[in-house]
Amino acid sequence: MGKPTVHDIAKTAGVSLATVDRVLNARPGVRQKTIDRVNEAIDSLGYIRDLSAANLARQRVYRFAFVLPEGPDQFVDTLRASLQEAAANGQSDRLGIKQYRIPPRDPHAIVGVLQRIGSSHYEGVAIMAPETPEVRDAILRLKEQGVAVVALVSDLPTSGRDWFVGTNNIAAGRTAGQLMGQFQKDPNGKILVVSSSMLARDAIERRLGFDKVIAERFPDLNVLPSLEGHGDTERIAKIIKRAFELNPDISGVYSIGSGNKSLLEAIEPFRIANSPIIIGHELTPTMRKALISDHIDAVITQNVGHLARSAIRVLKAKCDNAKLLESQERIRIEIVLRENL
Amino acid sequence: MGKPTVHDIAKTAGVSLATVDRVLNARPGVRQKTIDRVNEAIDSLGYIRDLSAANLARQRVYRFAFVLPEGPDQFVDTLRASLQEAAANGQSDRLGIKQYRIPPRDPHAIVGVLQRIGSSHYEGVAIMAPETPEVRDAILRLKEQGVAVVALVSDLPTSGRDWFVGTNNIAAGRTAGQLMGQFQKDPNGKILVVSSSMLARDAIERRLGFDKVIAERFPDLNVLPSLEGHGDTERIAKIIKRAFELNPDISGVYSIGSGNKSLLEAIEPFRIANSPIIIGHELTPTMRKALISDHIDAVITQNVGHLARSAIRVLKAKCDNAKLLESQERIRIEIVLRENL
DNA sequence: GACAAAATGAGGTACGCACCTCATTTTTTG
DNA sequence: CAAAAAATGAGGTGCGTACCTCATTTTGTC
Repeated sequence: MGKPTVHDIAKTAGVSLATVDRVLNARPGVRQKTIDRVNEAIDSLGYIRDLSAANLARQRVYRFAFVLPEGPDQFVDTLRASLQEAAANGQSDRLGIKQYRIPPRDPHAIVGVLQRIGSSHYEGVAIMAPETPEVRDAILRLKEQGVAVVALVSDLPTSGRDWFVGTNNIAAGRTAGQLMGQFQKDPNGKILVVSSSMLARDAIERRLGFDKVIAERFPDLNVLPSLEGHGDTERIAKIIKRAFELNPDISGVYSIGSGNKSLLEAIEPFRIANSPIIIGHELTPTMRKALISDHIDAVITQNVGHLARSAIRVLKAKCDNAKLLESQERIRIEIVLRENL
Repeated sequence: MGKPTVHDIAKTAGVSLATVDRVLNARPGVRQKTIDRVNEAIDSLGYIRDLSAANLARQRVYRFAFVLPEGPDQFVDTLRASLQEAAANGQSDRLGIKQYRIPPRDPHAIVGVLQRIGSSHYEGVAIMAPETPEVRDAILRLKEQGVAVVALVSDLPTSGRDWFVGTNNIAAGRTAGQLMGQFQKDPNGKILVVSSSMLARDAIERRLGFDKVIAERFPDLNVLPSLEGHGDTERIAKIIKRAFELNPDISGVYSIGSGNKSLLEAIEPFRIANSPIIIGHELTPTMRKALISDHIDAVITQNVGHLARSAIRVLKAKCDNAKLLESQERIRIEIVLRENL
């Protein structure tokens, strides 16, 4: 015999199809005793609801909202593109995905968007935003409405989100530190750290991990106090220039956040003399080019395609309240060199 | 209006449902002219067959056979486990997966298994086996029967397989070489290469890539002729001992294939004096432990979970002859350090 | 024990598609 | 032009589930 169906449940539980249906879909008007009987039949038979048939019957569409920061950012752009791709490929998967843009530094505006989403009957929301009390509360309200919520890229641990899709930034920073340490020829080298992340939390955590590994395993390296670029090309150029002039013996540069293009350009004049080891984050088109042309030694990154698909899978699983294959959803901290691009 | 259905096609093409069905399922008895009319309607409407409904209607089960080498091998074991997991999670995905074991060095036996599979009405087969003329021919015969075939881990390019799920081993070797080079403190270090892969092709390609990168980018390093362990613990211990005695200044060890456990044990006595950089392949439990305990510096690997799921997705796509999202199916060459485990 | 309220059963329709049969129309062929 | 062959239409059934209605039975209450 094939897979058990609702009919089999009805038969072995000694009830009618209607009652089985009431139990399966948590409809009211069934005595607890009957509910138990049906449930017993269900797991004695090993019944598994045929999701595709169920979704067909109810003409289901998974309505998900993706909330990502606006503004020029290659990482977010590629993430958006991956989402687009996944969504397009998924018109066959009953997916209805809409992207929203938020100004990353304006909690009030973010809350506004989340409220609009809350009143638009979405089943799931994925959010990439810095953690502020306002945002946290807005997410709590979404959750109260029964919306599945995942944090994307940057975690929102206190918001009660159902899941976090992204990497552990401390570990990412540690990985960068380990590579930086092992790539150094001079055990007493000076390392320049340049920060300018949009999501403050990420930068802080990476820095933390980086410093910790250096202290633990490469105690002779000299990590300079970090410079803040704030995404301003000219400013970056200036501070880099000053840093190299003050420390002609810089042997490593760690770029914690975005703004890599400006940074790489600013370093260029000093590369030949110092040939410092350069390590950064996120495999954007800029970084890809820099790897190929040997302008950078390693990029620590997360697979944006995986991020997008994982977020969708997780939201779906939460909606169906199905178990998810956690090993598939763990986003790896990838190390990319010129050779394994 | 919602998504177009077969009814819409029938209406706009001015034919009956039966004819639409005949065209959609390539049944005989339709004039070319009518076929064209229906197809025009299909793409003018942007119709996409609802696969889950179709599969429901035909009670479809995707029957796939996975052919993997037998014998003690942690990599294959974890791959088998991942498959198991994917298959279990996929009883809801209409998957019927069966695993076969083959003696890796016996082409005749492999062909036997493939023939049995050929007469068992599988829709798809994934094969991890060394490329020999016999195997190639057996695969060609499978293809002739209309079975979808993917090569797993080790490519079978001349066999006419539909797809290769795995990494480029030359690039993997290059990655190992690049890391080895950059991790070296002494630009004139001596590098020991130990080989013992079950699938000869992989080892050769990795070696090729490794040597090429060293020659191109670290020309002062001295790569010693490779040692062959053949998976024999005692033999490995002996040759490692001799190598270190002959070359007390070995500063790097590259393990190309399997048999890592024996190798690591054999190196142990020389680690403290030489502290060579050690790099190997495949993140097996042994390698994981070795990373954590600092007995090895880096592992080049491929995500076995991804391998298993990708193979399944690709086979499915081939059966449905659907387009596949290539970016999702490209298996990355992963670099694993202690910090990004 | 009568009555209201709650629980259950019986059966239908729909989702989008596959697959089948048989009648009818159109085309081909000699 | 008639007969044979090919093409098409009409209509039904089933896949496994959701959701609905209305009748019937069971339960609890005073």
